[in-house]
Amino acid sequence: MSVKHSLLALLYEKPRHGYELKTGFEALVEGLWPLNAGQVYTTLDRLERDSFVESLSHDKKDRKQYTITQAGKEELWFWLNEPVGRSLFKDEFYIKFLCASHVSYDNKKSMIRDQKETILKDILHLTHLRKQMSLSGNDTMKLLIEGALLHLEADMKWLERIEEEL
Amino acid sequence: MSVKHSLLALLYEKPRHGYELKTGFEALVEGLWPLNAGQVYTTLDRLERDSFVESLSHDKKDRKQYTITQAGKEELWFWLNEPVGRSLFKDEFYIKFLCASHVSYDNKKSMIRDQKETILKDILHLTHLRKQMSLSGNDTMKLLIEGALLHLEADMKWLERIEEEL
DNA sequence: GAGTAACTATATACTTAGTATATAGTTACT
DNA sequence: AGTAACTATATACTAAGTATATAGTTACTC
Repeated sequence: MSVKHSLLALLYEKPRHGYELKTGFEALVEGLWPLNAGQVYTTLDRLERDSFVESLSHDKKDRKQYTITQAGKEELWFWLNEPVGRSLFKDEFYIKFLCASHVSYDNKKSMIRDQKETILKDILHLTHLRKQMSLSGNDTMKLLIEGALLHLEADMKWLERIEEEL
Repeated sequence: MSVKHSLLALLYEKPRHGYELKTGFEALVEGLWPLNAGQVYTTLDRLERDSFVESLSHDKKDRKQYTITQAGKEELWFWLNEPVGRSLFKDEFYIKFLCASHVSYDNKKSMIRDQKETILKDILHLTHLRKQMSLSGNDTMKLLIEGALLHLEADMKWLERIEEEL
């Protein structure tokens, strides 16, 4: 979904070949989003088809060098400026909970308990990661992690509330 | 993503034909997730291929009646019990913010402002919707909306924090 | 009652995103 | 010399979702 635009962002910095984009992407997200190499090449094909990138030259090792075009830059800027919309059902737990209510599922208590457990694990993981980012000086990632932690805390609060009301 | 399992949940209640599933789904989500009719039929094809549903009979109006199988019920239960994982980058704004930092994008202030604006609109919309659900007695949906509101409030808090740090 | 808009109903073509896998060259190490 | 890991690209495939075609029915309106 955002892989396409992330590749444009990486190419905005400098021209790169496919594999370099894969490693660059993974470095950008600190390895938290492993990217299938195949997806890079198919995405590049589409970006080239849409004239957002072009590959005019090959480097010494005969690897295609991709360059962002003016249209590609504009597409990137447009994407960056477009606020993201969050539908109620972007979070799968909500639709799951809705379905559980619909089929009068009697395991809702354990659903909530397990969900709380995974969230707690996520909180621990992210708290540890935040410390790492703090030490390595990756302030942007530290900010993102703090945002995600606020999300998880909101989730916990909500799950505790609905647990009571059950 | 969860359409497949939502259809199983609807069929768990009673057998239905394709269009009935479309309207049933939209009723379940209170029209907040408009479903492309075509997706219902292709999803049903896959569910049938995987033996999660079967269509043995047609009704008087010659519409295929789909029924959930035992395997389909088990798949539904499994899905309901599976906690959902939330990767850091499920939220597109985070990766967008990361890309903006990477390209030294100088419009981060306006990105944040616009994002706050959309969130504020979403909060207003959901607050109104919550009242509606409260009046119509849809308590489950009211709970979901309250969860989403907690999310949006966490988003606002975070955006205000990073706005200061910029 | 003719026309037409909206709704019911199903199907298919197409696109995107993502997964799995095949292939081959290079580096590093034992 | 062998082999494991890494670099590098490509292709086949699947799932999810969008767009669109088609046709019958209902409802309303002039």
